[in-house]
Amino acid sequence: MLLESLRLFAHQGFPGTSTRQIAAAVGIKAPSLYEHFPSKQHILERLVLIGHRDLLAAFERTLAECEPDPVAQVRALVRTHVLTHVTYPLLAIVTNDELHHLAPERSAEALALRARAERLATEPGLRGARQGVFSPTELVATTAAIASMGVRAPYWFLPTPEQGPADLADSFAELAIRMLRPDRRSPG
Amino acid sequence: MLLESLRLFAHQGFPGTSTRQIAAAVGIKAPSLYEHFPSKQHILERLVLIGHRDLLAAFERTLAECEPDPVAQVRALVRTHVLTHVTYPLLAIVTNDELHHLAPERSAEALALRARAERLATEPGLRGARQGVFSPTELVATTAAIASMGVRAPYWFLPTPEQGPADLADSFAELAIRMLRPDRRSPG
DNA sequence: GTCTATATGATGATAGAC
DNA sequence: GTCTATCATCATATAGAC
Repeated sequence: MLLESLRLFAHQGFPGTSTRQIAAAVGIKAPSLYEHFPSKQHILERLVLIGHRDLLAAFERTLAECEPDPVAQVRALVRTHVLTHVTYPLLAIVTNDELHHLAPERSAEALALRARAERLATEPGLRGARQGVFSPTELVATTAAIASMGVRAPYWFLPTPEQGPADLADSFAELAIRMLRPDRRSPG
Repeated sequence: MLLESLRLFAHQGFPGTSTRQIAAAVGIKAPSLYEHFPSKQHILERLVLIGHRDLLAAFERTLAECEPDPVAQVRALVRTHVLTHVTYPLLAIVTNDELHHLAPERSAEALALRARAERLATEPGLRGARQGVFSPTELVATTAAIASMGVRAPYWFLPTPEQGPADLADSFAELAIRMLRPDRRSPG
């Protein structure tokens, strides 16, 4: 039922999905949904919490297992970010795009998780810049660019035998380092 | 009325916006809308066409005014892509996110424009890779990453006196080149 | 836990007066 | 071009039987 809702929310959006559609996908009638969730919004809230908890937990595991070098950390974090997004693309889409359809009191926890994840994931870039191993053109914009790669990936990426999720994650991790590192050839 | 619809579609999505809300924002009653557009979908169709036409036209102008060097072309195209997205952020959001709420016959023209724009914008990267001035880790993924920067920009970027749209466009153009160029320090 | 029946209101769109 | 009145349908959610 969470899975069916996820699929529908991802394809049609939260307001574009009716409780009848969810029920039909599960194989029951709409009123029976309210035996499991008190409202349609609560279903979305649950999904959005799962998505944010997954990402935060993945970031925490990544940093715990990684050597403290900023370059290694950024590589590992970008890999984790991309892998999380393309491994559960529908969850990533719903988590990112439909969160704002929740009433403030039901999105607050997810937003807090997001803020924590963001701090965790951006810290190594900051530290690397302070240490001089990174010299991005503009750190905030570069951080946003790196995050954007992963956030958009679920919308276009289809794994193939030649390029699986791990391959994309490796490629994007390499791109992140290229973005952050000074390039001797281009001035400024 | 297009502007009011744009604002509402961007913030609430197409299914989450009612004709009554649009009418109220314009200062009329809902039935009067149908004097100007035959349906709610036709309003979205118009917006989505404007968005896609703007981007394609901007790409065409950019290439017409640019020297044929791949590096210069990619820089100019990324600048244009980013500028278009952050100059009309609501239009970019609606054009990208709400297009799929149109019936196929009303999204076809926009999709055709998108395909043309995509070909135009990716060609210099391909040519540069063939010529050896670029050596991305993986060209398709890198192209997607570069596009992602611009597509996501309307969601977070707020111009300030220190960093206006042109500054962000310059930063992202530089990042695109860094992504595409070979980096002597990192093997592979 | 599921159903049928239903409450209550919103939805996109139309008819027809002015 | 705008309105009021309205249609037919859909929405989320509840009541109560089984």
